[in-house]
Amino acid sequence: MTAADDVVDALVRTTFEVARVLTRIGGEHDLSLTQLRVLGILRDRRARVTDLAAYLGLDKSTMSTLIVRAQRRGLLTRGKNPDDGRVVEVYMTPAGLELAKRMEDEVRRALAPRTGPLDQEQLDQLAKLLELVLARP
Amino acid sequence: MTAADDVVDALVRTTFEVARVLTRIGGEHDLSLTQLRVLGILRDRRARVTDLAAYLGLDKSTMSTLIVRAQRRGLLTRGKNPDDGRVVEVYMTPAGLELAKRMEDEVRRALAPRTGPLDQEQLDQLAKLLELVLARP
DNA sequence: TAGAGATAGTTTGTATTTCCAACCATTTTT
DNA sequence: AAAAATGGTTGGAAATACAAACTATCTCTA
Repeated sequence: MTAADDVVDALVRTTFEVARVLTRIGGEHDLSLTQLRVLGILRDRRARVTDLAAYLGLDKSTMSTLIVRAQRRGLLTRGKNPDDGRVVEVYMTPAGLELAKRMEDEVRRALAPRTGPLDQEQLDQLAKLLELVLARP
Repeated sequence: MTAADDVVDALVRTTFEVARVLTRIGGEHDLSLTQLRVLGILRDRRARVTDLAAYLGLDKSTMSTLIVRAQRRGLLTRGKNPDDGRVVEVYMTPAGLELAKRMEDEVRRALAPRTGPLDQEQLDQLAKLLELVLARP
């Protein structure tokens, strides 16, 4: 078991822990993990259906129906791109933004007990190391 | 934005990155992320249906059908607990163990480019910090 | 520049995942 | 011994996902 293996192991376990928290909080607002992610992505930008699908690794048809449902709930809106009539842009409604913000707070609160035991230096270190891991390989 | 917020942010993004890898590798073996998790859990122990459900945050009925499907594929087996006739214990078949092992290797390989840029000391640090985060709060 | 091909999304059909409620079988409690 | 609790399974409904077929728009090329 190399150090890299240990890290992979810890990353996978962390993933499931965090996913559990996100799934629970999403569920409390009747949102799947995927919908939660879409709201997270659209918080600070608008995006095309296909780009969202590619980014999330989903089929565009899946993305399409997912958006329709979120739209019915009033969380996001679709609009045609004036420069290219084929393109549909998706962006949040005020209600969607509000919900995204509220859930973000809940996630922070839910994970606070996890980060709590770390001191300032450890937090900085961990953030830096995770950024390294996240950097496109 | 506090340091803890930065860490939560990085944790969430890491979660989605790792989940993407796990979903892809699972999918290549026709397994959902949840099924992958079940195999991961049962690798080194047997478990009851309800315990698995509780651990994964799923309804026991969900767990039940999931197990039936995995059983049909020959990945795991169910057996009655002789001490308590209600209890069903679930454990891996040799084929299930083999598949779990193969996927674990694949996950390590898939994440290697992520851990690659880190030197030995950074790997040790990251593993240690993630363990702190994972420690039951 | 007209027609072929490519691109962006939606729709339709199917399988899977998940929940909830109802149910059966087996303990455990009273 | 009857009632309550526990452990699982089954059935019904909604959500999620993919693939294939389709529509509309744009781009390229002959």
